[in-house]
Amino acid sequence: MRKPEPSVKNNSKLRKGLWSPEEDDKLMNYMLNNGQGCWSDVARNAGLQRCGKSCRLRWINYLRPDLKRGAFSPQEEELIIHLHSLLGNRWSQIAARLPGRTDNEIKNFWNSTIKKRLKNLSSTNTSSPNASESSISEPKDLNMGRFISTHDHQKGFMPVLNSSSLSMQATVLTNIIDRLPLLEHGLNMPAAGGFFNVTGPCFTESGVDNNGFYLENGVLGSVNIGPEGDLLVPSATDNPKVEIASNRDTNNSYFDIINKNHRAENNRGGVENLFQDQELTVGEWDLEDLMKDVSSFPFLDFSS
DNA sequence: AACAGTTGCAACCGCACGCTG
DNA sequence: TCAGCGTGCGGTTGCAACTGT
Repeated sequence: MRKPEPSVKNNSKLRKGLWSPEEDDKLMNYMLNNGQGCWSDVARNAGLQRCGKSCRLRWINYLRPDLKRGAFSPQEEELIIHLHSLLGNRWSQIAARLPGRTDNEIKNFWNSTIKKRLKNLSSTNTSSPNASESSISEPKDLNMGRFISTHDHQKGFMPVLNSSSLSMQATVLTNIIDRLPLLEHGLNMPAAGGFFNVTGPCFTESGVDNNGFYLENGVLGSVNIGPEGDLLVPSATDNPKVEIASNRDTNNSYFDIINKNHRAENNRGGVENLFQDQELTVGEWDLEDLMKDVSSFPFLDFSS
């Protein structure tokens, strides 16, 4: 690896480049004794000639005691691939579901290893009639697990809900994401603890009136399935669970958006005009592939 | 052994967002 | 309302280590 660089930024005494063992010791000792505070204070008080940002990065990506070092296990790898198919390049969201792994680590792993593998795989698959059987897929290239998303991806995402499989797709997403541990926020487990049963091509509830539903901005909501398999999405204000679980802004509740648009869809028929005023990018969700894919996870048990 | 090409990953950069005064 | 600051995120860069010729 690179040797620590003694470089000093022009007009500044702040060091850049690799961290020396001494700097690591200083930061580690300070963090263990004082805990996390204002990062610029950390840099100053720990006697480091680094900017706070650099200290934060070093701590989060390297020094944190709970970090898992070493290669990714096949299970982690598979989980990353599937989370990426659901979340895209939201590395922090993916990292939040992988204990001891950082977003930077996962991002590097993806860009260096998985991306390459996917590329090789897709090039070999083009000549194979069973290309879709691969457990590895990338939404961008292979058309799987795509979502409606806002252009500003910080604002969130929703699964694409077409008119015929609106509730099914939302249900599948709920099942998938709810069963992945969300380490950062701890909001992933549905309060009611219930999941849908899978009975053939449709989904029914298992005696539970709602299920946790994740949004990318950390909001936990719920979905109900109506008597005809239609999706009934309460607004955040109607649903105390949303309010309890939310630790971020819910002003632009997607449940409200879905409700509104679902109603609009019923009135107009078709989904072409949905989300129009949200500047959304519309994709499709290959449900069959997704179901086939997620079934390979032992912890994604759809039968309960 | 020497060199060139490739890989893996630590760290930087720029941007966006939230908070505060 | 706005500017300043701190923080977090995703994209990118740079280089040591590795591999192939």
